[in-house]
Amino acid sequence: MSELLLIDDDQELCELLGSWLTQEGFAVRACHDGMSARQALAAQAPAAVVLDVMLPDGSGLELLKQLRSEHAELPVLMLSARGEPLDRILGLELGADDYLAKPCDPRELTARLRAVLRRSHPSAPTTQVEVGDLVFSPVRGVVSIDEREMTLTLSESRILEALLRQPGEPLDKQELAQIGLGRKLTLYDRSLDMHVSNLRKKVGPHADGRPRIIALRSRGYYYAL
Amino acid sequence: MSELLLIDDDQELCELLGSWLTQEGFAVRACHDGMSARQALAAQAPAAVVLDVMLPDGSGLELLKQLRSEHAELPVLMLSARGEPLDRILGLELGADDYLAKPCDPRELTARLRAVLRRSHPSAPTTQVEVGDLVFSPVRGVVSIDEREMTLTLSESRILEALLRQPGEPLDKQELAQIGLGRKLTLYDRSLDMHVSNLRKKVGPHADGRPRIIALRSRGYYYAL
DNA sequence: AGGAGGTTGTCGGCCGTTTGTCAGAATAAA
DNA sequence: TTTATTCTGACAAACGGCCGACAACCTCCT
Repeated sequence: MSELLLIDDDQELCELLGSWLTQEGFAVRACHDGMSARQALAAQAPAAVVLDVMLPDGSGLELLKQLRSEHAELPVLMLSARGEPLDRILGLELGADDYLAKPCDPRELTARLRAVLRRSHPSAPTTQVEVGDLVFSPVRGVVSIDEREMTLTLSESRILEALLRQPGEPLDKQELAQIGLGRKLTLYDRSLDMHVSNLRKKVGPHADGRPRIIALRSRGYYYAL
Repeated sequence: MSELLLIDDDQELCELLGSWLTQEGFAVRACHDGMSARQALAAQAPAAVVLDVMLPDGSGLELLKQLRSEHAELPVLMLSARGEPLDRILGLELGADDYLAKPCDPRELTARLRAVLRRSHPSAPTTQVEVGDLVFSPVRGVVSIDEREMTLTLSESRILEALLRQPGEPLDKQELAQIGLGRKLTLYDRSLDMHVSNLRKKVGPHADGRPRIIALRSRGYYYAL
């Protein structure tokens, strides 16, 4: 249930990997250049980063170096177009945790990601998100409110986690769909709304009756405190 | 049921040895470079290390030296591409517990590993895992609940042990397969489910009727307290 | 104020995937 | 060869996600 940040200028590849990785249980965000990657990282640190060596606005290695200095613990898995051995060495020396040559087998990518995450999280205490009276355990997908406990599906978990991480701040539907469903919303796609609806049903409103998840028309959803 | 760390840049060999050693009753993790090996060691110390002299990011001898200073007791068995006598001497001087030339006979490897482990673990207390009313002795593969005792097969033991080590925390099916079967799951592979099914049958449910091993759809299995 | 057009909430059903389990085959151990 | 263990289909059942449909709603325009 970890959140990944995909940084690669190839948008198609991103979407492909994104939907694969989502199916594998990750929550995925994607950036296509160093600039937006920096912003995404500043906004919210993911559990791991998949980084392409080649980026439109400068080398991925540059980004890696900077990333290392700001997020020392953050695991990074690097990708390169052809298995340039030089890049590989540079990447690993600069602190990438693993390295993969493109085109890469998605299965191998997930395997290595899991390995990298396992290594970096040796005995992470059960991470759980607490917001108000609500406690959420992403690994098990269980929300507890007072004495009540309810189990969420994978998509629901990803969506709720994303919302809980920034209570009060609305999250764009597109982005939420990317994180929760691993794809962009198409016209007439009600899946995300469906999930939100089910979430509301499962989690219920606040003690005083206010809804917990609120839609901001054409701006997305947010979790209300 | 000891856990090994395999450090060798040859991934194929690792998988091969990994599955052999798993069948021999070891739990196996593998790293392909010094960097990740260091992290893996820091994350969780194995019972022994199998270390290749040649690593992509520096000599295995370097790693050995460092390893020795940090884990004095940890048995290390070294491998070298060709039986370079110099390496052998260096390796043993730096504190490797044994030395083997590649290509090596898996049977010889297991034999020496057991020897090395026996030496280092002169009187290891019978480790057993206790969770709730259940007591499990991995070495013998016996679970006891109240007065009842049942014997598990090797695969069952490894799977149950992995689950018991983190009660309540789900373990991904892929990881569980790696631990229990020594390989990855392929499409339509029901082996793991089979083992879990058999485990449930052997061990039975909790006293109050709740199942002990629970599947979280697309998130894996966990042992319920 | 009235209405058009787009957005959101939800129901119900369809469908593909995951899981549980049986029975028999294949494989390894004795 | 016997025996124990693991793996392979095969099938059913449960589950989660998606889509069509429709109502309710909000915004903005006239």
